[in-house]
Amino acid sequence: MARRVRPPLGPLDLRSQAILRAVIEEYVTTAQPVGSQALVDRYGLGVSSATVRNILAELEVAGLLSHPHTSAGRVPTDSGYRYYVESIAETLPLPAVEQLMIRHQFGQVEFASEHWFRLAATTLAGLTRSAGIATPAKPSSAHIRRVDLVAVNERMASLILVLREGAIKQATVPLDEADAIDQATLNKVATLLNERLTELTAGHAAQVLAGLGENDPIERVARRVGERIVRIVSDYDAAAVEEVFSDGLLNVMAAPEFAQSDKLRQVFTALENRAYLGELVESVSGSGRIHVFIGAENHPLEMHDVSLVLAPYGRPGSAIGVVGVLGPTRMSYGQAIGTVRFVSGLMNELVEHLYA
Amino acid sequence: MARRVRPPLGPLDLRSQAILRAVIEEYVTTAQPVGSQALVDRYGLGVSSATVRNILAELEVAGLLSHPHTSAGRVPTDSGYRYYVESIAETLPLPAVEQLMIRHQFGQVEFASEHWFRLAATTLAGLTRSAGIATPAKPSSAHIRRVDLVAVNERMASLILVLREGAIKQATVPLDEADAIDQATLNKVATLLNERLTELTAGHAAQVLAGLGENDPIERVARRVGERIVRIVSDYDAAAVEEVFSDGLLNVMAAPEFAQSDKLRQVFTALENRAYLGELVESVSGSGRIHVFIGAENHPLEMHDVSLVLAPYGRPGSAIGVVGVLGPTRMSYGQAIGTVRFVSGLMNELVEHLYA
DNA sequence: CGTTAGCACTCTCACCCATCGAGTGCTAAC
DNA sequence: GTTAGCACTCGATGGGTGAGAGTGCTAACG
Repeated sequence: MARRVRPPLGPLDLRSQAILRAVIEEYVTTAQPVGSQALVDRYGLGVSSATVRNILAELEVAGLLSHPHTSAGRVPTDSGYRYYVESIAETLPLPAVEQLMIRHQFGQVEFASEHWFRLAATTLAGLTRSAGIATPAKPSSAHIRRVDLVAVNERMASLILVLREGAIKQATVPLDEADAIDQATLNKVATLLNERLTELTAGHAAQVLAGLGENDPIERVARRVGERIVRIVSDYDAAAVEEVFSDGLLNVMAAPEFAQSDKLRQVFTALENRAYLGELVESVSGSGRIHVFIGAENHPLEMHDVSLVLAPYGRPGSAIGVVGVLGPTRMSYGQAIGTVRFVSGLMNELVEHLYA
Repeated sequence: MARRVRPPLGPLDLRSQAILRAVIEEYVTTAQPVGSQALVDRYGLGVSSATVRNILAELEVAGLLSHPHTSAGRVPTDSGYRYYVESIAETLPLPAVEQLMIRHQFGQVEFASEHWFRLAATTLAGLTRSAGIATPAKPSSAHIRRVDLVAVNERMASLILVLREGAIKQATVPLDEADAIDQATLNKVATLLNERLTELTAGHAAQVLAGLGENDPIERVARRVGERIVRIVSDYDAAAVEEVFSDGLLNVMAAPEFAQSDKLRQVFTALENRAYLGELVESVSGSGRIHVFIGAENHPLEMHDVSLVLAPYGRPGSAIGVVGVLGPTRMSYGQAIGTVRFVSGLMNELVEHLYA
């Protein structure tokens, strides 16, 4: 079990590459260790099984393949998959028919980022038959777009806060008994807040609020509500990941390597760890590329048997989210990468369209 | 495998009850078939194992226990659990310390029903070490409380719709090019809609909209937006269950009867079936009582190995939701019922408080 | 008549062992 | 450098066996 990713020791010659590729693709479909005979039978390699055996042995000392036991076939190591992903695999673009179908699905659903990222996860899950993962596009610092207040009763108002980035937040704000609250008052407060706070970040909003008086009842209530708004927005800014939506974990459960459920349970629990997810999203959002994390390359021990294919989407600097796929290390990377690429591209378009 | 619940054939005498109880409680903790010797050892029954055997045999012909094979101990049948739940089990009220802790947790979270039902599911999962399930409190017919419009760009407005029952809906409404849309116009439209539609149901709102003219640009846009609002509200009314939130399915996964993951996967898939969930929620919301569905009493085949303990909460006639627990049939019904009772009671209080 | 001791019987589970076969690694020939 | 041949390894499979748990029956007991 090589924990550390070792750089491929010199480029492999073409034949070795072809054989590594064959082993991986065979193993991905059968989930069984691959023997030399099976390779010459099913892939036209033009050499005998003995030759293949020699090469398999070389690939093994290079750390790209391993051996469950002496008399079993070969299985790719994490490094083997890594080499495959970087130098061999062809990313399979999604068939045009499916592209169309998916665009159609996104068209059907509400025109709102809220729904999109969920749909993205579901779509990815369906297409790759693995688990789909998606986070909403979250800005590094959000801007207030709109404030609305609804009277719940005399001492409580329901606050609805819309952010420029599309998120909607709700909160109930308790108010002083002294202020007789009715909907008319709240309307005035909301108007005031909308005039003063629109397009501001939490920091700027706090400054503006400081300028409000304490005597005028409208301003007093506005101040109270405004403070709550600032708190909500800064909490939102502070959270590295607002929410992670995943779908199709059942698909992964069906894989033979997770037949005895315990491993998968650990994966589930690791996925509930906010800190880890935040770190992950962080590392992906930086560049615009697709990131692949294979087996032990994932830091948490529980994730050592699964791989992630993740891509950022959104507008750099204003709102970034992540979509991707989680599957067993034995996954079809070419297909996964192609699918994730398409979906993240689509999400880019949609977000762009929403902002333009 | 008795599919049909057979009514206990005449009341069991006290000793038989005690033994049935012992079998069930032992089986619930050990997950192993229970033998006559184990019963006399661990429960002070005051009789010999031979006598216990006789009674076990009687309970078996009554259909309350069964036999995996000749030389194994007894295991409760669904009917056995049913009898236990109805005539023997004592519902364990939640310890006062935990009650306090939970109330505290609900106090911490945002004062909004949106968060509560999720927290309820999480809490139930934690307390019972099974899966917690909760749906938001949903009205049979919703009332419009507040409409808000935000300009996205010149041809698109973002609509935020608050319902009296607490739900918030968002949608993006495309508008005619003819109407020059800016935030000022939208504010007027929103004011108009708020004046006319507040506290109306979908049906009434549609009538009011019909009265709007086509000439005034404000009214024209209002009509357009209003139609969308009506559609959203009636869709919301039509959906039997808006959303089902579940947490802690991992807990159930840990149970030995689900060691080989396949059964549980089926449960997962059954839970994704909206129609079934709707039916379930429907059947529970009627009465104010706690409902227990044991094993094969659940209609879908996939649910034959699990039990549900569900309770409605909310205000009858205005907004009803469901909270509960899903676990293996071999679950601690007394504890589950007590916990669900407490949480549903708490939810009742909270909703009441919100409306009062 | 209900209760109990005793006992034969049944069935699963764990273990052992032999067999089988897939697949390797090595060697020697091409 | 490639290949045929072959001994070897090791997991998987399946039958056989003994131990143990638990039952169900019978006969004796109070």
